[in-house]
Amino acid sequence: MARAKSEDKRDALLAAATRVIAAQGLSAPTAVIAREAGVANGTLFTYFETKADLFNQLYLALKTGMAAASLEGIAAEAPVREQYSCAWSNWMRWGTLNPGQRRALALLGASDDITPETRAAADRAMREFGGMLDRARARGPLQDAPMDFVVAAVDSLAETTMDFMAGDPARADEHSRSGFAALCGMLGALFLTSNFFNLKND
Amino acid sequence: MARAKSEDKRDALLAAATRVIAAQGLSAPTAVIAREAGVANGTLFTYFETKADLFNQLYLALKTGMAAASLEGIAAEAPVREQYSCAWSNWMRWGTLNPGQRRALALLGASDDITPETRAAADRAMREFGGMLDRARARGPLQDAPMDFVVAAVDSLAETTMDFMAGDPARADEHSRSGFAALCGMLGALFLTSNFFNLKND
Amino acid sequence: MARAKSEDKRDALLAAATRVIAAQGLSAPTAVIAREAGVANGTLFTYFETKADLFNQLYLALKTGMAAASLEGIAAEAPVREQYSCAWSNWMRWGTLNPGQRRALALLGASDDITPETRAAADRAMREFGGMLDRARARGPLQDAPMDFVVAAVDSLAETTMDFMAGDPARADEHSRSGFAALCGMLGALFLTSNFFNLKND
Amino acid sequence: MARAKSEDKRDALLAAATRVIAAQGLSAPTAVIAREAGVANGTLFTYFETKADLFNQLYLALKTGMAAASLEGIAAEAPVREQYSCAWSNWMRWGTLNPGQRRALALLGASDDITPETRAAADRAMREFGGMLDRARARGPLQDAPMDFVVAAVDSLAETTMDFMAGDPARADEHSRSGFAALCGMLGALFLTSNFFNLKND
DNA sequence: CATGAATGAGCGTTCATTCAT
DNA sequence: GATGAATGAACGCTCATTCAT
Repeated sequence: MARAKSEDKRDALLAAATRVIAAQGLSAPTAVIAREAGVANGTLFTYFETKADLFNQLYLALKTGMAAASLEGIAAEAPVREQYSCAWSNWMRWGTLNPGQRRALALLGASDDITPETRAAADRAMREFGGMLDRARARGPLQDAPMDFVVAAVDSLAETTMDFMAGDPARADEHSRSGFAALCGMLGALFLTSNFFNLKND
Repeated sequence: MARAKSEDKRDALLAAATRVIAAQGLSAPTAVIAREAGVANGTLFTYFETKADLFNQLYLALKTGMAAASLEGIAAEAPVREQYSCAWSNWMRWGTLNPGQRRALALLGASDDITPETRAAADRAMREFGGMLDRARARGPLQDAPMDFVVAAVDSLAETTMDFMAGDPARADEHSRSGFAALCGMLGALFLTSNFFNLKND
Repeated sequence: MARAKSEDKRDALLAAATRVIAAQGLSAPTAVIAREAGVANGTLFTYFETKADLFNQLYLALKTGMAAASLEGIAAEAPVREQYSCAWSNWMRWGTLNPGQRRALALLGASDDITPETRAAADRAMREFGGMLDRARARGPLQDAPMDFVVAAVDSLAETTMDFMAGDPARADEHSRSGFAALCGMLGALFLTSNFFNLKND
Repeated sequence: MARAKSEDKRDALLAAATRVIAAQGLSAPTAVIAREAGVANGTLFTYFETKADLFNQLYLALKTGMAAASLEGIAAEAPVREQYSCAWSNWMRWGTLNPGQRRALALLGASDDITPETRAAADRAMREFGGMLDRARARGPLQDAPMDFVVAAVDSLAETTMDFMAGDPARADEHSRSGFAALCGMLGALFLTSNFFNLKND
């Protein structure tokens, strides 16, 4: 299992699973996922011990990918305000461009099959946000909350925002701005809000 | 008429479904739900046409119950600040006392079986919050966002908060306060925060 | 059972069963038959002990009705040739006017649920044809065959003919004549054939 | 390829289905058929998509087999009279030796599950009789009837005859001769009758 | 390792029949 | 007698997983 012959096939299976789960839900047969990946029925099980194993690895991969996409191109030396608006718009763009990944991630996140260990690992991927958030919330409402809580709250707000963007594409930008405003309010970084809008208005 | 369809049995089935779904997930067999409700296998289907129908009715009932619990005992003539803290603590108490309902609701919410109509009806139950929220956000970050968005954002924040309360019961109160603080920041009703804490500290 | 309260209801159930079986086959639920008859679910079982019992009684009723319809208006003192053509056209008319009864009868006849006793009773209803046939076959190919055999052969020929008439209504008359011709040939009553055709051609 | 789909297994399933249907009727569980064929429950569905599909393929196979058995060993250059008596006795022998196939075929033929396409294909197998019949009926009662009609009439007469042979084995030969006599009369090939009897009487 | 046929436990739903009202 | 809710056995079909090739 650990190192199966072809990394390509593993990736193809994960990608296929994402597509199929987005389309059919978690009850999608493994046989369909395998066919979509262009491999045989049984081959799936040389790359993933069980369907639940596939789900766990996929969940981790998707969440990691989401986090990476959000942090992409953020310069550590840039002003905080810029880091924030950049990360948020990265995140929202990821959600817009990858609706299937979003849907699969949401379904997987609600599944019994995802183990606490996997969830913890996924949270670790999100924790990179932590440092960034830490600076901003310093004097805000969440100044005393555990970092995990802050990350989770931000994550859920982002999800909600992306849901509205996906459901109402014509006003996607507007929803994105609302979400960002809520984020800033939540973190107490109200100054960021105005900057963000100023940026947009220039 | 012979035996009339019994409201009791319907309720027993919904309650049983909640328990079983919380314990086993959405793939819980209908036979188990029926047994847990103390009725025969087939009886479930005289009250609910299909498993999906049961799910939809349960989702609506749970969400409605959650909303009702949160709004219980809120005096319309009380000061806004009091209304808010009361609603939030109602909500958190509901989540603490009904972890099974929370879990079932979360699973159902992610299910394909819940129709858009059911979701819309459930949202309507939540919209009563709308009026309350409307006043508070007047000059805050979400002043321009659609009410649905505000409700959804608040809902997801509450969920996140309850997750932390459930996962770390020793610090449940602390998490509840963090969540409320985030809420107030999000709505821009920062003054509420201090009041809330003052209330608690008195 | 034997003498249930209302003969009307029994008839309604038999008629409903005929319609429903013709439309849905023998696997039609008893509940549907009852609804179609305008009575409740359980009422059916005060008139018929089991579904199989209903089937048996219906089979007998339909076959008896078919035989009666075929013999209707046949004058014992009329010439044999006339008796024959009259019976055959009665029979074919019955099939044309009662496609549902025909279909139900065919389905029932192939069913395991019809007991040998019922089949025997139904054959008895057909045996009235016997006397009529006896005279005609006197010197024909079937002169030595048992009367039951003759009746069964004629019956199956009639069924086949009605199948073709039903499947190809535009040529129904033509098929009816072909069937009658085959009948006459089978019985050796060839003279009847010509008479029959002459009758038509006049 | 892994194990290739085995023709043996398909045949075993068809044979098992024939036996089980003959014994229990069309409502025989697929699980019983599979067990009888010596394969697992689910294996049946790798060879036949649905139970109805199994039924259709079985119907076609049985009818084709019946037609083939009837035409076996018939020399095209033999005198027509011989062809006829040979085919008829082949047919009757098939019915005698394969009562299960006969019963299954009768049940299947009355089933809703058999599609018009399947029936048409089965009729095609019977149509080989057509050519043979065509010559004999030339100047008989059915000279103007469509060939399909003739085939159906002959088929139903054969069925009736076999029913009597099966129900009264002691007089099977006698019934067979009666049936053949009726056939000849129906086709108008009366000369064949006497020949047939002469043949037998020699 | 790849393949896909084989396996058989499992589930949603149906429906004949019963029986409380 | 009439009603229709209650019952629970039964069945077709699916699908994760195994394993012969």
